[in-house]
Amino acid sequence: MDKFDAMRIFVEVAEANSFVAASRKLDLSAPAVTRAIARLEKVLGVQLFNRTTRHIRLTDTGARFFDDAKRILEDLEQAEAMANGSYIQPKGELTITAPVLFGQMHITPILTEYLQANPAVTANALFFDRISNLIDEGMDIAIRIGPLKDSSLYATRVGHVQRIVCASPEYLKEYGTPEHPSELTDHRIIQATTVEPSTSWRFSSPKGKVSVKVTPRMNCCQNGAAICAASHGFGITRLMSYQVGEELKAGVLQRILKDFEMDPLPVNIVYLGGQKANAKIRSFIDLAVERLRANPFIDH
Amino acid sequence: MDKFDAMRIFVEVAEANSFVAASRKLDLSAPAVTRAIARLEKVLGVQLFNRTTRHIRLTDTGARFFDDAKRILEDLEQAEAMANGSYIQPKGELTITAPVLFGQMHITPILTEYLQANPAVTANALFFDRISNLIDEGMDIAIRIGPLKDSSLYATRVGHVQRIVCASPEYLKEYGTPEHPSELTDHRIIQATTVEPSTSWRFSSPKGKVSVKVTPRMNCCQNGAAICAASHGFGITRLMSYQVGEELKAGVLQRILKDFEMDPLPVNIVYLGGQKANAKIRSFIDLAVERLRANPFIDH
DNA sequence: ACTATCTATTACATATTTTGAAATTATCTA
DNA sequence: TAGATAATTTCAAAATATGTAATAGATAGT
Repeated sequence: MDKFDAMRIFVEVAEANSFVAASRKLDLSAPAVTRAIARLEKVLGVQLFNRTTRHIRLTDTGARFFDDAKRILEDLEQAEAMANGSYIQPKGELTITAPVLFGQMHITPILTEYLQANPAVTANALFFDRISNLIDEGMDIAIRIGPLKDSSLYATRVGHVQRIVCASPEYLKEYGTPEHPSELTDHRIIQATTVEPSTSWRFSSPKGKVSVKVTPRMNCCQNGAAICAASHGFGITRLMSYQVGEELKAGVLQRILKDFEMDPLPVNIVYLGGQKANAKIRSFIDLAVERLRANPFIDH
Repeated sequence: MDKFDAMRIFVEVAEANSFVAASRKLDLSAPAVTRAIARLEKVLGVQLFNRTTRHIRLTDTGARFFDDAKRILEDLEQAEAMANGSYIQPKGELTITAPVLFGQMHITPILTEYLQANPAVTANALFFDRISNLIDEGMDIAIRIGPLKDSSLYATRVGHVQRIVCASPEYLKEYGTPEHPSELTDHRIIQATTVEPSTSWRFSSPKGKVSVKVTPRMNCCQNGAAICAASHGFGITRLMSYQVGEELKAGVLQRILKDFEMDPLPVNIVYLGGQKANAKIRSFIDLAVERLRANPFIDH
C-alpha cells in the first residue's frame, strides 16, 4: 500500500465526511477507500474514524492526524514540484510571532507583500511581547529581539536595535537636555513597561555600567502610548529604536544620552530546523531577511 | 509502488552513497533498491543519481530532494507517533486560569493529580474573577463560566452551573422564606460582587423575566466571605451553584427561589488552537474533562 | 412499525505488482 | 588484461490490490 495515497484518501474522506463520497471524488471503488483507511488505522494502531454503517466521524486523534497529513501532503507536493522543476505556489498556513510593535510596524508590510505573492497561503500573525515556545505553540517563524537562548532553533540575524532614551525637542528646550544618566532623576519620566519593566534604567559608559533609579510619572503598558506621550512633550521615555524610527526622523522625538546606550540587541528571525524548513517557510524568510536588512530603522 | 518506502530507500541510498550498502542496511535485495529509485525518478521525471555501474552520486536536484524527503519523513514519523500516542511525555510549564473559587475548589485537586502523574510538568495556576486574554497572558488553558465569546478558541463543555439564591435554615426560620423574588427587598442581602456585580438581581419565571433591585447590607468582593456570612445566618446571598455545593449538601445553606433561577451557565474548558494543543495541554484537558464531568456539584 | 434506501464492510475471483535468484553489463583495480 | 564488484535486467513465483457482488446495519419517510 502506498502510505501517501492512503493519507490522501484519508484527507478526502475526512473532508467529505463519507467513504462513498470520497470514493466518487477520487474515482475509486468504495471498498478501496474502506480498505485504505482500515490499513492506515492498522499501521497507526489507532482508530481514525468512529463509524456506524451509515455515518462516520473523525476521532480526536483522527482530527489531529488530519491536520498533520494535510500539511505533510502539501509539503510533499511542493518537494516533488521543486524536484522536477515545475514551480507550484506555496500553500497552507503560515504562523508567525513577533513583539507587538515590531510586528505591526515591520512585519505586517512584509507579510502582506508575501501573501499577495502567494495567494494560496493564509497567515496567522501573533504579535505579543512575551516569548513563546515555537514548538509548543505551533509557530513556524518568530522574530526575536535580544540574545537567543534556545539553541535547538535556527536563526538568521537581520540587524540590531537599541534601547534608546528620547523626548520631544519642546520638552528638552523647556527642561534642558540631560547630559548624563544621573540627571534623569530630575526629569518627568514615561515608563514603557514592556521595554523596561524595572524602574532601574541601566546604561553603559566608558567608565563602566551605570544604573539609574527613575520614578516614572506615567506608566504605560502599551508602547504606543509612551511614544504618544513623549511626542506630545510630556517627558522622557525609553524605547526600542525600531519603535520610534519615524518619530526620530521627523524630529518629533529626539534621541538623547546616545553615548550611554547599552550594547545593541540583535534582531533574529528564528525558525525550526535549518535547511529542513519547507518551501513556504523558506520563501517567507528569504523575503523577510531581504526587507528587514533594507529597513532603515534597523541597524546593520 | 509505495512512495513512502521509496523515499526511505532513497534517503538511505543517498546517505550510504551506494545501492548495495543501502540494500544490506535495509535488508532488501539489490534489485529492489535499484527499482525503487528508478521508479521514484520516473514519478518525479528527474534523475536523482548520476550512476556508473560502479558508482553513484546525487544530482543537484537529488540533493535538494534529499533534504525535503528527510524532512517529510521525519514529519510523518512524528505525526504517526503523535497519533498512536507513543511519544508523548508531557513536560514543560502549564498555565491555567479559572475563576477564584472554581479554581480553588474544583481545579486544584485535578491539577495536583495531574502533576503527580506528570512529574516533568510544572504548573502555574492563576485564579481570578476577571476574564483574561488567553494569548496575551500566555495561558494554556482557561475555565470559563458563561457563554463564550471568543470563537477563535477551542472549547469543551463540561457541564453547567447556575446562579442560585440561598441562606441558612436558621435565617429563613427567623425571617421567613421568600416565595417570590420581589420579597427579597424586605430581607438582609449579602452581595457577592464577583458573582452579581450589579444590585439588580435578575430572575426568570414562567411569566417572563423579573428584575429586583436589592439593597445589600453587606458587600463582599470575595465570594468566600459571602458564603461564610450566609452560613452564619446573616442573610440571603446569591452565588454560583458550584461555590456552595458542600454547604447545600450539608444543609448549612438552603437553596431558595429555585423556580425563578435564570438559565444555567455553561462551564467550558477553553484552549488555543485545537490541533496544535500539545501533549501537555491535551492530557490535562482529558483529565479535567473526565473529573469535572464526574463532579457532583456541576450539573450535566 | 415497516420498508426503501443508502452506507460501510466482507468475500472472492481476477488482475496487477512485487520479489529475489540468477544472469548481464559496465566500471574500476591490480 | 583479468578479477572483482556495483548496478541493472530477466523471469517465474509469490504477494498484493482491485472491482463486482453480496452482506449487514442504520436512517428517513410513509
